[in-house]
Amino acid sequence: MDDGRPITIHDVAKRAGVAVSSVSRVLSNHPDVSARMRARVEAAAKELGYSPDPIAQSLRSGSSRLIGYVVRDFMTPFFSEVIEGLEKVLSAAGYTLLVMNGGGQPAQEIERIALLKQRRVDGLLLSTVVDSTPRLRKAVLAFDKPVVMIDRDISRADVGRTLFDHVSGVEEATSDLVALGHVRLAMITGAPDVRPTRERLKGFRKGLEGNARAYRDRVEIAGAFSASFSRAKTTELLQGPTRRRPTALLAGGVQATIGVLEALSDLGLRAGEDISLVVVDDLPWLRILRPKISAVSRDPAAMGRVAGELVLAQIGGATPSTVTLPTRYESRDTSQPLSVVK
Amino acid sequence: MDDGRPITIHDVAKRAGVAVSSVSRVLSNHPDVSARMRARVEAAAKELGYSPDPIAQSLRSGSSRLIGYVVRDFMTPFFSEVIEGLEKVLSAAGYTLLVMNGGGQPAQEIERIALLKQRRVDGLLLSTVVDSTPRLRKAVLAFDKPVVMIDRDISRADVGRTLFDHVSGVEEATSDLVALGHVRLAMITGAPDVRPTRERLKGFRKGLEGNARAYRDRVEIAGAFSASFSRAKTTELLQGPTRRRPTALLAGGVQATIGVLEALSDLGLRAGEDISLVVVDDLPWLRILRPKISAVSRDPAAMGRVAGELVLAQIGGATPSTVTLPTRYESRDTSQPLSVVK
DNA sequence: GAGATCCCCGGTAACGTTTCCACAGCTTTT
DNA sequence: AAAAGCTGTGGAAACGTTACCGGGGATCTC
Repeated sequence: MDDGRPITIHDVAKRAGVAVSSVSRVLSNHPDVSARMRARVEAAAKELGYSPDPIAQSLRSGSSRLIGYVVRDFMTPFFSEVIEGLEKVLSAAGYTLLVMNGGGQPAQEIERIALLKQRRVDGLLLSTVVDSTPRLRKAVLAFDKPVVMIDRDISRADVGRTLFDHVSGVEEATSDLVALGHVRLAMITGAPDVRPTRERLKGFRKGLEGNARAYRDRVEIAGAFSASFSRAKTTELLQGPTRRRPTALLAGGVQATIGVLEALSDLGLRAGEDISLVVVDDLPWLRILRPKISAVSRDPAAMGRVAGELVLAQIGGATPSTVTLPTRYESRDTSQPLSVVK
Repeated sequence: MDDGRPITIHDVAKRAGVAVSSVSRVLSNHPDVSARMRARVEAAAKELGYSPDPIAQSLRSGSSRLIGYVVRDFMTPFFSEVIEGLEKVLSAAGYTLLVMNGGGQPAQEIERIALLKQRRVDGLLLSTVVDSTPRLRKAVLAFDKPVVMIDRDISRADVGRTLFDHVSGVEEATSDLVALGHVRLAMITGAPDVRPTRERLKGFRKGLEGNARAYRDRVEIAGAFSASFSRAKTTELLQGPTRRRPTALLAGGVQATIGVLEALSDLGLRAGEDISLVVVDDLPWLRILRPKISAVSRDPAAMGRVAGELVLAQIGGATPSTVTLPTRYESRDTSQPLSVVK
């Protein structure tokens, strides 16, 4: 049907007996076109099975209908869900998502942003490993198309933002643990120079504020998005003298969660029996674990959809805005009173 | 540095005092160019910070340096790993990976393939939900650029293939279970019309062949890639009369694994104590479960890399080939003798 | 009913590259 | 010394589309 040479707008024009410019007008919904013309061209296009060449359109119009997304890591389920949501919204609007792997390295991220710029993407989405480097700021400011940060922030830049309200979820979880009697709490989370980590720590502190002793004795561990990091740190933390070691743990992010669970298993400790545990990020496979682990959950797919809508709006001329999505604490079997975990 | 109007090949030509065609020749490493010319042009290009416009290059040359990948599902970790490996190889070769979500629906997959064709991708990679529909065959045959199937097969088509040797891993696991005394075994796996499922079932049968009774009493459940499906089926299966219910389970794929584990938990059964279990696909978070679950593992990232190399080779003119990667059975705590699981 | 206004339409020049072709200058052959 | 070959270069035509511009015909105004 469309084999041999791909059919162009010229073929359609010839078939319909009109000029190429008229065909273009019809197909791009230009107002200056009569009903008769529209009908003829559309018929011809349909008969020939014409579909426009996006490359040529891009060259001429300067817009590629491509949206780039530089993501910290392909393997983290959170990002997979975001991508899922994004792709749905963007493809429905006729855009194509171009996902690039930052590889967890700021330098590579900058390079990928440059690549996307070169590809003439119409918009840029960012979930970088660190959101506060001058180089990133510079790259974002130099990007002359709409930019939307996903679960990331960047100061003094005219960009859209989709953020999670990490603070309230973590605060709620923390104060629940305090209410259960815990005074030695620790939070283990990922890389420090990125909004989710900063906000989770903020929520952690807010949740402890009511109890001076708990606030003073709190332990905060933020280092890297890796299971081995959090496993090592957790092991170290729990091997100290019993009377000083935390009775409640909060793990921020998937990697930290895996590391913490590994460490607990290494040490022969059971969450919900020997120690209280809340993980920040609900993961699909968490529900198979028994006891059921308390979690601060959020909806990454929704964030993807919102980010998609935001970038489309900005492409449409809207001024960049910030949308905040909630996080929710769900107490399950591992939020136990201090008396139980001893 | 490159702001205002982007600099084109014309600017470089003017700066170097040569013709645009000469600049093009230098930059695309055409042989017919003198050392003097090369030096001048390269100097001018560097001074101006020139970078070619991929859109214009695509339009003229017909090649986009884009590789498309239609994947069944964004959320499955297996595919995330494949994408990770792919992206590494392709981006190192100067190509950009365009991942599209098939959404688990053959119709959507076909549509996405059409989209990629329209985008003039230089190569197509496929991990569809079903690999044996006539429509897919037709779409693949009509695709006039290199095609590589990833863990999928399609008959009578001139495509590259990267396959896992599912049979031997599953066979090994199955015969181990038989050797441990099991005669009532069940395999729960995903959608039936796709190579991994077919091959896993084949391996299952081969592993049972030595034991006529085990072969006769085997249970095969293949339906859909969803946890809820396998959860329901597993529950149903295990609720039968004790003397007839399987004493060893094999779960094929992540979703099936999650479903099986949920079902076991629902029924209060513990893998490795009440029933033997082998999961086909080693998942990152499996290692936090105790007892440790036996698994048939494979290396998805390696498959991604191989697929990338294959498609690049085909773009380079090589004839399509098939590469098979091994799977490996790792007996852990849940491969227990029949006597133990009762 | 003549001039101004409006609506559509066709021709054509871009967008930035690659590639074909022609040709100038030089070397080799007879 | 003239013909033939080779090398490197410039000019120009594509690739498929959009957008500008000019104009022909119909409608409107007084």
